[in-house]
Amino acid sequence: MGMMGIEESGIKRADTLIVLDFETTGLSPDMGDRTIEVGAVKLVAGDVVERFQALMNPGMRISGFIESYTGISNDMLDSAPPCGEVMADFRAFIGDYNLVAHNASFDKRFLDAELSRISHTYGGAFGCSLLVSRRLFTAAPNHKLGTLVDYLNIEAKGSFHRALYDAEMTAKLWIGILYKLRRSYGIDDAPFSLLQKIMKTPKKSLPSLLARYSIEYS
DNA sequence: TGCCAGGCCCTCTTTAGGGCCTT
Repeated sequence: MGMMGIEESGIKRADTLIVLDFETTGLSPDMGDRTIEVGAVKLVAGDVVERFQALMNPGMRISGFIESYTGISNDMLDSAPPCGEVMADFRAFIGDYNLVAHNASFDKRFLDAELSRISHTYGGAFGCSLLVSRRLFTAAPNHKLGTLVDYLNIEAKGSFHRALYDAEMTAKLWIGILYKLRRSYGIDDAPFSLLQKIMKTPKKSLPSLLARYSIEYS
């Protein structure tokens, strides 16, 4: 999207989505790791219309690595509400909208684990900006969130590795993906279902998939 | 006590190994 902001990208009919990000005590909920912060934005027609951010107390001390990685300290979590309380509110926020995250398998595992602890479920499906970016931005130096934000010249003022900021950046990346589909393939306001297909399509088969959609949807 | 992930994707592949992403 060059120096263009998402407001000028012209995306108007995109699906309503929740773009989310978790900070956690580690990499694996199966190994006992918990969420310590959640951030999310609601995208309607490509615009952020609502935000959600909360720290939560995981009931354990976080490591020095996580403190320095996120900037979230044990002191900050001491006064935060417990995970279950925050996650119940977050469940209400996400409704049954479809969800997007960068490396969604990671955030999905934590969302599922935390909601399972409070006997909640959700109805949305996940889209992954990492899997799509690997297919569409093959010339990027790598596909870390920060690198892609820089690669697309997305305005970045804030701290990566905080949940709401990363969710905001992922939302801008998602809009950048929609813009790329329009600019390079003539696909206007690609539906979420197409992004899901792109996620799962082998790189080799992508040109024919996009060519077909270009004819059908534009 | 201390162990410490999982899924995708490429390739010197499929009877496997290793890098990339996420914290």
